[in-house]
Amino acid sequence: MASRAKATILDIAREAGVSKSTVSLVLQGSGLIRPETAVKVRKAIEDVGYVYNRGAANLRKAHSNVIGMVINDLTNPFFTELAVGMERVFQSAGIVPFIANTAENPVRQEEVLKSLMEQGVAGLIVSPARGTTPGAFRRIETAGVPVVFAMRRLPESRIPVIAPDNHRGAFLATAHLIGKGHRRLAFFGGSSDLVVYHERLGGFREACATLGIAAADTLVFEGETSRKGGIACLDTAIAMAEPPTAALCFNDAVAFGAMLALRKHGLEPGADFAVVGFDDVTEAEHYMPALTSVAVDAAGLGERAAHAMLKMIQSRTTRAEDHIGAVNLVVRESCGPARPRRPGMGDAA
Amino acid sequence: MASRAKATILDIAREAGVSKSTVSLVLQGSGLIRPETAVKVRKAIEDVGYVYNRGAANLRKAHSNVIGMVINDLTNPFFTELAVGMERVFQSAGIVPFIANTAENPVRQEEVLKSLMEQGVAGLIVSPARGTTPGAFRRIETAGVPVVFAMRRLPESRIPVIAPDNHRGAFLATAHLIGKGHRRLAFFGGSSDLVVYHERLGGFREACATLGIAAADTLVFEGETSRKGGIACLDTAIAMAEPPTAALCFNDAVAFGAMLALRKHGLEPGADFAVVGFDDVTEAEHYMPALTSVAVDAAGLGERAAHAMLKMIQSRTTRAEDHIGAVNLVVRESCGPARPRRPGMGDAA
DNA sequence: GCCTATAGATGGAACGTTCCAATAAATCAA
DNA sequence: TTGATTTATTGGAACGTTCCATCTATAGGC
Repeated sequence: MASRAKATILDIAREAGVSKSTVSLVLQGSGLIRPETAVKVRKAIEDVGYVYNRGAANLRKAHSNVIGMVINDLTNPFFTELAVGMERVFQSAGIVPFIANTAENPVRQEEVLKSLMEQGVAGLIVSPARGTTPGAFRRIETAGVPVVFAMRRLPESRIPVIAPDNHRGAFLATAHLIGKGHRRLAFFGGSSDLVVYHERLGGFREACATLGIAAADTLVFEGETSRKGGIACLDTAIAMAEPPTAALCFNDAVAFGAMLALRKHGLEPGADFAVVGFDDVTEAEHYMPALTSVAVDAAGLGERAAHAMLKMIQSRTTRAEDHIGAVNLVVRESCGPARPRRPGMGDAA
Repeated sequence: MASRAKATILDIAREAGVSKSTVSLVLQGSGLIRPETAVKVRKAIEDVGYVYNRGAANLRKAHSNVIGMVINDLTNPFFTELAVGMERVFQSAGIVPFIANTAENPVRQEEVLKSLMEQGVAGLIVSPARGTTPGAFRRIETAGVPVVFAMRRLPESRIPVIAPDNHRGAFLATAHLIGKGHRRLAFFGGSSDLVVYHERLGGFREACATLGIAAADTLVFEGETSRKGGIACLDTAIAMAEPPTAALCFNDAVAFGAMLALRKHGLEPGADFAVVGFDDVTEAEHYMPALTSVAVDAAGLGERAAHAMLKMIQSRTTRAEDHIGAVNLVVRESCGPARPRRPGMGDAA
């Protein structure tokens, strides 16, 4: 049933009664061969159950058509949206990207990158794992393989970045909260080893400062970027002598966690405590109450990153311009009713 | 900055003053070379910025260490859990699996499989796209590459399958609904071109039949396996002259949709209409109301599939035993209070 | 001192492609 | 008819590895 030793281009040549060169030409769709010959060859290919050996070809050609997408957390719908966006453009370019997950683990990331490089990828789109060391991409850069960072950046790297405007998003969200009358605000979740964290926290702080919130009234709670982290942040916040009345969360998962915890404490998200998320995953819209969140268009950024990569490969350069994607605040129900509250402590029902 | 032509094993040899054979031996950690020589070689490797060319090596060796995981929908957390489970075991086996997404599109799947085969994968774990044609894997089978199906199976294929016990899961869920006093039941979502669909529907029907629900009182609504599909199913069901009072949903996404639609109609999930999901994604637990669902342990099945694949590769066979994973019903709030209702129409509050 | 083992290192062929240069056959211009 | 041009096809070298068979020392046994 299974033909033993796998067929090569020479087997096809023998079968079709032509030379290996002719078969090779047919394989790459050259117009140089007579149509009848091509038909004959294609039939032979079918008959012997041939499968093209791209490794052998790359040995000669030196440019592969595989692109690696390295994702830090496939479990987070935000990043799968990013991946899906990238895939969309690669697909229409006739390229099959390979996705590898690093599970937010720098060591794993190292392995993954090594493996991808050994496979001879033409390019790499990476959302780096938390705690990636500055030198992690040095070897890849010296190898001349184009890399673009998506969503996240590294502290002092020259690698092009496609990411949302985190600072502005956080500013917008915080301004919204303040506009609702809140005067004591928290920032929930995230950890300081991520550049994104500083960007978002920076926006939060700037909004507080420019809109007249005293530094003493802006509270920051680091924590896991997950539901669990959100729960923990809210629990410790609510236990304070003078608890905040609203929180900007590092991402939607944290926001969901915070809302869960609010209910646990007998408080109603929106009415008793305002929460806004970041990323606007699809779930945000369907949650109860629907989550107000900063939309970043992950899929769009993915497409953008893929296009940048394609262009880099084509023009055989390793440089490209950064792109900071527009964000916008999607107002739903998790910050209470539409009309602004009266100035004051603002936590009355 | 970037060293031009990429370094090969010969460059290392020259640098270290040894032969290419020696370098090769060092690379594969052979004990045949003198330690001091090995050190010298390893230094040269570092110095020239060498990256191993697996393609060239495979040309000679004929067994690669890449495994392809082909997923039908990366957007569905259920399948990413599966992927993460597989990854876990491959990682500890020192293998980096490449994930490819087919977006539930058989044509795309064809491309993806072709690409993976050309790359010379050692094995393939596939959750086939809806509408996959029976012959889609013939070529791969004749090439002798081991394949395992995860979660889904094809109608009449000899390829080993790792999947949950869909029939039993549906039976359990339906029995639960009937035990709650419901007498007119619906099955929401899914389409008949999926084997899973028939398995789950079969369990539903068997439970109805054996527990005394008339065929006229078991309603089936096909539909998309998404929130949108769930909304559509509920909308048409509720518009009937004699609507059902409970529904088993093809999966959790459909269940979320149905609950959303219930609220839209002013009905409260759980109290006014019972819904149970399938798959028990993490979101189910946190939903309002928390969703009663059939837990299938996607990650566990992924691990199982990965182990099966590893074993197949090791024993160079293309056959393995099917594995039907245990399921269990996780009862939460979406079917109303714990005590059984009075027999009767059962839709009174 | 000679023969045999052994440890360590090596040259060369092979793997399955691509692509250049060369060839053969057919067509055209004169 | 002849030479030039075009159209189809082809052999061979190269790509970067692995691995077998071979080679050279050095050590050991006598």
